[in-house]
Amino acid sequence: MVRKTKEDAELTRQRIVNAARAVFLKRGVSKSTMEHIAAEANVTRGAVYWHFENKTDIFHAIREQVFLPLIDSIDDTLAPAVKNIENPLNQIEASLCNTINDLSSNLEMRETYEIIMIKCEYVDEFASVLHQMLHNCSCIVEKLEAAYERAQAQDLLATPLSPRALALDTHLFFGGLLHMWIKDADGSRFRYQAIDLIKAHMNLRRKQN
Amino acid sequence: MVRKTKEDAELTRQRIVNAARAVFLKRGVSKSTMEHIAAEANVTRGAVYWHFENKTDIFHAIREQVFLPLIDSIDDTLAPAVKNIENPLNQIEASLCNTINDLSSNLEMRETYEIIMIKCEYVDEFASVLHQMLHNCSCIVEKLEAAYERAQAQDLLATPLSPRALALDTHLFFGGLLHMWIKDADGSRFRYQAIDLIKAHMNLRRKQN
DNA sequence: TTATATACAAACAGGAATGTATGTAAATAA
DNA sequence: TTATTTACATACATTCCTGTTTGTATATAA
Repeated sequence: MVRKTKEDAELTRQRIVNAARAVFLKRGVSKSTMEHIAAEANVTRGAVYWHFENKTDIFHAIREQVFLPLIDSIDDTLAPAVKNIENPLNQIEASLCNTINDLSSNLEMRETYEIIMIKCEYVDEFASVLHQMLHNCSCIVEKLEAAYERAQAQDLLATPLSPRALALDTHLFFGGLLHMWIKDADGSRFRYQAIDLIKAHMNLRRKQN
Repeated sequence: MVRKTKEDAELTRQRIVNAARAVFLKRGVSKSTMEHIAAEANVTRGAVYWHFENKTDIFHAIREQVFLPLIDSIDDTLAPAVKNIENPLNQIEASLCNTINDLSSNLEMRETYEIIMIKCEYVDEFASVLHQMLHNCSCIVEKLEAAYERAQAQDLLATPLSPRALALDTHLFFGGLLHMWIKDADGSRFRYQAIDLIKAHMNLRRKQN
């Protein structure tokens, strides 16, 4: 049994990626071996080395499958509304809630996040991943800041704080929330109140009238 | 050269702990070997195995050296003031700022945090560390909630949000801040504005009068 | 139709890393 | 003073993982 069609090969590749996700999640990235991954995917290491250069390569494949769509999604929901001038605070709230809902409904995404946050050591070649993530953070903060600026212009804010300060506060809050959400795997502490926490966070800066 | 006095032995133990911190920081916990640590400490693996059962054991030693004092420090600053009824919001702000200042001035602490947050995979025996950390979080949230309750009783709050919601928001904010502070090692994004971010966060809930 | 490249499996070679077992000189107890 | 620990260093045995190489049946291109 060898030489599958291109479609078969692509399927094998996906099996390997999925297997790697499961293995990384269970054993952590460092302690996962090519053999573990191959076994989980029901292939030999030969197949794995055919599709990927090494473990890091697989890690990036897993990461990109989830992260690139996510960034897009955030960009979309936070983008300045063109036609209808939607409440920017609602936009921010919706964007944060969307991410949480995505995590809730998408197992792959949840597992990938867990790997990235608590099953991976950011040294050597993985250090660049950290930098990339920090860069993404900067972009998101900018989007948030722009949204808060629009909110300020529309006199929706209950605080004299600068849009930048608000954006950073929201970003740090959400970063913390994501970490807790992931770490709290059994859901006893944070998982089921995440949406409420986001709403409370946003209400804190909504002007009442 | 063998059989040192008890003081010498304790000194060796400390050298090993310090060496391990440096090695963990550089290579990540998983890829650090007993040989790496021994070499960094200028001893042989024999010495390391004499003082510690295994790598996990060393990890716990590093962790406890920094974490136990920290928990105490937070407990102290957040405790309800006995004699002088200090402004609880100031207490919270001071507690958060203290932690950041500790991190700034204490290299060991900073490195230990970095190891715990981004140089360690929480699987197998390390999973329990996560649970312990979550438990500590719960305790801190309770302390924060109590402080916000006092603030509410003194009519210091600018928001109708519950003390619990405020406590969680602050906790998640600070968790996010710590992560960013550590990840942003070159200090370009968060490190040098952390104190300002904390003040902004607290100002958001201070009643103006 | 033939040649070649593809998609793997299987075998090979090598270095590490772990834990343990053993050795030993000096500190300490008796 | 002698016996016994102590605080290591050294040597050993074993397991594991990696990357590469080789083999091969079959798509696919020409």
